[in-house]
Amino acid sequence: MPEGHTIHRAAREQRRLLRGDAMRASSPQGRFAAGAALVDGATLRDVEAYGKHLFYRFGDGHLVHVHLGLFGRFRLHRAPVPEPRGAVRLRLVGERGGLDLLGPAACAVVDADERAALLARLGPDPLRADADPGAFTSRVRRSPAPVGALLMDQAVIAGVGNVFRAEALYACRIHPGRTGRDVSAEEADALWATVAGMLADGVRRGRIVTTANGRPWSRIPRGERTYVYGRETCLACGTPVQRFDLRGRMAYSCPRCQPR
DNA sequence: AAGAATGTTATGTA
DNA sequence: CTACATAACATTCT
Repeated sequence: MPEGHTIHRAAREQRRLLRGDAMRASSPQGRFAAGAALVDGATLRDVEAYGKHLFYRFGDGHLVHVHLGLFGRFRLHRAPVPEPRGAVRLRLVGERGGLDLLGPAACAVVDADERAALLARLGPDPLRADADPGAFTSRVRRSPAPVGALLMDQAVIAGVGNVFRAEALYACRIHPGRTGRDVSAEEADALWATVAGMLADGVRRGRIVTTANGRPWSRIPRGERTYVYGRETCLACGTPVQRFDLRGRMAYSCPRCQPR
């Protein structure tokens, strides 16, 4: 579930919930790291998203860092909010409803310095107005690493995961194994714009569909929502999709649409 | 019911 | 020092 768009969408929904509804925190499992007691019952003031990271600011001054990792998800409830089911690490409840955070890789109270250190490690996030595309382009073009690895490197660009890596490179006709150095400035710019568009689309839809062309995603059969990601053959041309391990994650590409 | 899956980080090795 | 591989950790679904 978690790529950058998921995080921004969650932040947006949660901000919307916040409006006119005081959300109070609790940690049903009592596994809420060191600051549990301090945050329990605190009122949520704001939710910030950066790349795949979320920061919750509470009225009592506490800041909670959340990272969904591979398995983390949010469950939204309308009031009355049911008993917690599963490993609920953080629960936020208001008058109209609430939400549970399950299985996150990180859910901990942090201070301003820790937040700053976390953000300092991240590259520009295309979903943020303050993002600098030039930083991405120059970093890519200086690197001898495969562009497929660079796209997943959160220090190079924040928010891209395995699906967007595969689909953005496909859309730009760039083979994931090409080195950053080998990517032209035009290609790098196009890659940024493509990722930005795909992430924004993901926020709007709440899912990743790179083949929709404006059609409702629900009318697109499962397995036809990406061109190469998770597929045996390229959706566009039918050529068998190449799969290979890139820095421990499976990369996908069409040898015909994305020649070396 | 084993295994895969939209991640990150720490650590070991070349 | 850097790059890369590996393991560990989180949970749900098929």
